[in-house]
Amino acid sequence: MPEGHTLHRLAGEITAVFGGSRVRVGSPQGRFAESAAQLDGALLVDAEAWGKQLFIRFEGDRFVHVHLGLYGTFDVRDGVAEIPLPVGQVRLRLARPGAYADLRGATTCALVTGAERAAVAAKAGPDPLREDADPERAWARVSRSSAPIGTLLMDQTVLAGVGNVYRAEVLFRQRIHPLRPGRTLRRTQWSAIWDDLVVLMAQGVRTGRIDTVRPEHTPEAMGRAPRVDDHGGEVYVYRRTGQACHVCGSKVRTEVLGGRNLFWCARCQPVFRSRAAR
DNA sequence: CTCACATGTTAAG
DNA sequence: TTAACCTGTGAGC
Repeated sequence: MPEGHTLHRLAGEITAVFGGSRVRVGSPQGRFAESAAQLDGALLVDAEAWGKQLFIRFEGDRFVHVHLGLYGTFDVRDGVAEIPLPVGQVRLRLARPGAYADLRGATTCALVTGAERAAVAAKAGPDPLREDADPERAWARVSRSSAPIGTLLMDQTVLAGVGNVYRAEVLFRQRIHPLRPGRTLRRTQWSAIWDDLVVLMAQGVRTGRIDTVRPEHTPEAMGRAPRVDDHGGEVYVYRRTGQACHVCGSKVRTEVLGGRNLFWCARCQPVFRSRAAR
């Protein structure tokens, strides 16, 4: 679930449901109990995401910093007749009459100051989902690095919010091999990657899922049966190891890079592209 | 039922 | 480079 689009979507939901309200704050599981007690009954101002980091702002320069990690979930429910008893390990619960939100399994859930929030944001690279993002900052890193573009896209200090699904899919869509060193990319290729991420991730925020397949490659257009992948959307290569590429039919490849699975199509994403192919 | 694995990150070795 | 952490899901027995 949690790539950048998930966090931006959550920020919007939390702001819409709790922004401007005094909220009950609790930690049924106990690990956030002390901080929750300090915030209980405070005014929740709004919530904001930067990459995969989520900050919930309370009155008095206080923020709850949340990072979902690999397994975390934050379920926001509005329009409920009654607030139910917590189910399972709920680290943080926000509640007001008619609405509640439960955080489970997060890597980070901490009460921080505005200065601490700013420090976290300062470490992060530009986020394609933020208006204030500057893609040149990321290009400055990419264009000077010998690291593979597949590694650079996942480095949250280079660019914030991209995870394994968006990495695999944007590189497929731009026909770039994941192991190509960053500094071998042309500027136009970087611009295309960035622009594509802006579009794909904004769509992810709207729909709550990751869909990357272009209209001309949809199941209908290609005469395939419609399908939805594990993460809830339709994709080209992510977790499709050994299956036929939706575009050329060759088998999707996989390899572990930096402890994460890489997926690509060797024919659609050649390491070197001939002049004729361009 | 048990086991492997996952859209992530940090810290230890 | 590897383990550890936190949880849910799906595959296999």
